[in-house]
Amino acid sequence: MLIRRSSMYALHAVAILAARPGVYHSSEEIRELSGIPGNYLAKILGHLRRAGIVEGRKGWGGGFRVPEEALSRPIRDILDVVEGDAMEAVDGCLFGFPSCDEEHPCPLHRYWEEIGKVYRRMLDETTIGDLGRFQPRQP
Amino acid sequence: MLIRRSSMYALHAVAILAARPGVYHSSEEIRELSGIPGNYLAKILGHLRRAGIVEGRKGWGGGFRVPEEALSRPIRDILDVVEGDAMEAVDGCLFGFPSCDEEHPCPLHRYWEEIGKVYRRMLDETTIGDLGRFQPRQP
DNA sequence: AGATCAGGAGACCAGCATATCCCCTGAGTC
DNA sequence: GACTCAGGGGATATGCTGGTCTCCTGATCT
Repeated sequence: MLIRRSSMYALHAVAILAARPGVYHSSEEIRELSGIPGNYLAKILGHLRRAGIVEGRKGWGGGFRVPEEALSRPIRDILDVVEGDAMEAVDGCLFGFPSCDEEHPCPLHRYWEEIGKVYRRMLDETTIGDLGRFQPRQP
Repeated sequence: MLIRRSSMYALHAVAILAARPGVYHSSEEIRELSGIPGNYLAKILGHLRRAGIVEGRKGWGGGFRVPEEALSRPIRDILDVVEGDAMEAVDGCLFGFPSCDEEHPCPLHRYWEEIGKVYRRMLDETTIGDLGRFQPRQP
């Protein structure tokens, strides 16, 4: 898989929050909608909070929310939180050849380069707001 | 990473063998050319051998080789050995939404689909012979 | 036949990602 | 102020992947 399972979780959780920006959702609520294991989800949300992507509030009526201002951020920001650097998943030669470049491409270079481009576009063109607009609302 | 490190190793090792089809190379020789940890390499070559991609021979003058007939096989065969099913790395929704399809695409669906297509083409269009034609012969 | 070379096969180990548990803290309600 | 709700944070399992080690088997050379 190109991204970690944790990243899938992070994207999914933020998608749920972004469907109602500014509204607090308990992690329990997110767990029910997403099926992500509860305690692990809490940990991921904690990372997202420290990165400023979501906000947390304790106590009655609390939970997590994504503030309006965050809606325009690209989802690359989400992946960077979990993966460290999202793009490193896709750079470098598939063989590990240090000498592989445009002038001396390995047999997979063109394909891999193309995959990297689409991947980068996916991360940069898609915003958190876009995630919120899609709601499977799984029954 | 889209593929495992083991798959990188497998591709690299086969590339070295395919540069001189039919000729036996000791795993020690491959280790020197590739930098893959020796014992682990031996294990991977064993898997490739059981899958019929390379041939092994014991004793003096022995080693591994890729037979002429194997040169036309797609590299998908190599990845399938290590990954189980190479394409499963790239199918399914990035969110894990079971409901995500052409009619109800998630926000990343188009990108991910495109990546899958290029990936599939890479595996099917590239042959073991192609790998052999590229030799970095790192100094 | 005996030495040596090189693969074959299995147990074993380490690090990381995933997942779980428990206790603490702060914000509300009554 | 007492109670409860929900996040915060750290310690602790678990499983997989990558990597190491050891011993065995078969082929060739002398």
